[in-house]
Amino acid sequence: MKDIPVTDAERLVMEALWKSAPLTSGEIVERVCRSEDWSPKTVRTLISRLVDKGMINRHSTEGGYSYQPVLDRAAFMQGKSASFVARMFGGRVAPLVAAFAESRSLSDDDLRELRSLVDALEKGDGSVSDRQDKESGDND
Amino acid sequence: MKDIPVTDAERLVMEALWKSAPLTSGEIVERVCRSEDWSPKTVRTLISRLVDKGMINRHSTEGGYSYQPVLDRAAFMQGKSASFVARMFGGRVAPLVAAFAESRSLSDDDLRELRSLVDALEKGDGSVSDRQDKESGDND
DNA sequence: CATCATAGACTACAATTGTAATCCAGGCAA
DNA sequence: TTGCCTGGATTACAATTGTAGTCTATGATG
Repeated sequence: MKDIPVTDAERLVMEALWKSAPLTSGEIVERVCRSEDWSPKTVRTLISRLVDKGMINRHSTEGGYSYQPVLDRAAFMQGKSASFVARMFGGRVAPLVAAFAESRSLSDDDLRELRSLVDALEKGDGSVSDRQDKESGDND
Repeated sequence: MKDIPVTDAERLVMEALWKSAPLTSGEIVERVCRSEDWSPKTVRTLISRLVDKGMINRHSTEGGYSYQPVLDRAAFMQGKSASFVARMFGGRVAPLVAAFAESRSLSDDDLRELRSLVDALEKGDGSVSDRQDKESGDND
């Protein structure tokens, strides 16, 4: 279980690629800069750091490189969450949910969603879906 | 939501103080170095950074300073969790739990615990008690 | 053709973090 | 007394991160 070495800023590049991939660097810049007030240079730096870290792949196409994420968003979130929960709560989610509840950050909607999640899990008790790819890492 | 500016290494000092406070720096060093292979110097550095950050208080006593945490452990965990969930999941816990479930990191025990948590929460009980997390020794 | 904007490679640079070491004052063992 | 150990203050230093900038080759444009 190695950690996912993607920082917060880099994650925004990943988000762009999760919405649509592959993209050229220009397209990534365009998309990311819609929401972040960054220089295109900054986005390019993030892209190349992600390539270095092996978190996105690059392939040559006519007129430049195209990039696409190595992990899908679900796997990424799983990895990040697992490592956070491991560090902070010894690997168990329930205490985190409890903490949320105590701080009244749990809306009725959340609660309903949690309930149906738990219901589903108790039934199927295996996987609610079909992923596997596990990895971890984070900060915070 | 204010960020809690405590790093992973610093958190281990907090853990010592959550177990018993106030403590002198010597006592903190002694406790922290039981589990971490750090130089006493390192622990002292962490202590003083925590003081600078306002995360622990220092008061003079005969024979030196004593330290104690500003936030209790529950508040700390809430803050850290809230900011993590905000960044990664737009503030909603359910997706995190779902991610956990999908990665099969959710044991039967966890599920049972979640179930009773949800039950309790649905009873309208604003505060659920469920304390027993763990202190992670090493960083992943 | 001359120029100019762009992509990609490399470089920059401060703040934060992990992990100490140095320097100094005071108390304690020899 | 003298010299060591401890605690606190200050300093160190590399890696990571956020946020760019420079240099260069190249294709688009006037």
